[in-house]
Amino acid sequence: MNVCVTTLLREKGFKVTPQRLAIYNVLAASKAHPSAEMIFHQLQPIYPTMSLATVYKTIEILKELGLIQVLNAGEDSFRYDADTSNHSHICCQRCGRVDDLHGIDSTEFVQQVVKATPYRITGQQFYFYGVCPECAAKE
Amino acid sequence: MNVCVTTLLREKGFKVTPQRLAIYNVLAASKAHPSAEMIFHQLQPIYPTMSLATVYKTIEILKELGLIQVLNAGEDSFRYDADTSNHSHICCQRCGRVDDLHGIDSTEFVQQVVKATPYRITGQQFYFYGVCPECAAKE
DNA sequence: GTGCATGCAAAATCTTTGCAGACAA
DNA sequence: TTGTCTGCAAAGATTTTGCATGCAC
Repeated sequence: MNVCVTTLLREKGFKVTPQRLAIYNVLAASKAHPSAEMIFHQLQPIYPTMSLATVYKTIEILKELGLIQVLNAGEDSFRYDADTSNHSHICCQRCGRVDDLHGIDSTEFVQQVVKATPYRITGQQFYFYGVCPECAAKE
Repeated sequence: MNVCVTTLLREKGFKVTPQRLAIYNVLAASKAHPSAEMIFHQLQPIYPTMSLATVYKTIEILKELGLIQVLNAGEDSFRYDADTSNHSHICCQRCGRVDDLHGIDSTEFVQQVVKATPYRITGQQFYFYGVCPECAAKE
């Protein structure tokens, strides 16, 4: 996995730095769709000199390389996902967590849109909102 | 339409002011899903003393009253839509416009998710991305 | 007249940019 | 060695808050 990132970075003329690998690794290892701030805090103990600016700059590069996708679930900040496969997300309106929704077939739905719109479609994002089981149990 | 807003505001203990009506009217009359800044600029000629803070405060109230929905299509700012019916949106990646997608049936898609997730689902937002006909023609 | 609303300015957030020293190749 | 990268600080952009004056009721 890191081999892939390393190769891709070099191919596109970017240097391979410990910070860049660390940031990608956090994203690849997490299912929580962390924001820049969350990545920064998670790396703080290991890279005490790490700066938020570096996180943002690296995210920009990872986006450009197609290694991550950007989520915008209605919060004030963006979240990032190293799983670039086509999948929906569901957000808990109580605790704010964002989970993946795998195994959903959206082809029929997307096909309807392709037929109905004059746009040339290049991508899509589906967000569901609700209450996660943990928060529901508390209520 | 304004009757409705007026009544709703009063019912919930909010005062009916020209600014609030004007802001709602901009949203109700527009299909462009304007941001706070866009609403502000559109009202500038008519209400030269209008402040951005008032736009934001009013949006907060309209949201609370269920008169508008908030869009988050991946830009730095939020957009607002006075059409609160269940519909998807499509965003042009060239010019940034956001259009409605009506007449799409998402029930089957949503049902799949309801069955697959342990969340109690309360809502959803579907964003499509692509190139609008105008921008496609220019390319 | 009372109390909420407006509008200004300042603050709070999130993100980007500029630049000097540091590091990958 | 060379050119890019890091990390700090400052700047930008969007949104929120505090407060004095003004307006709806």
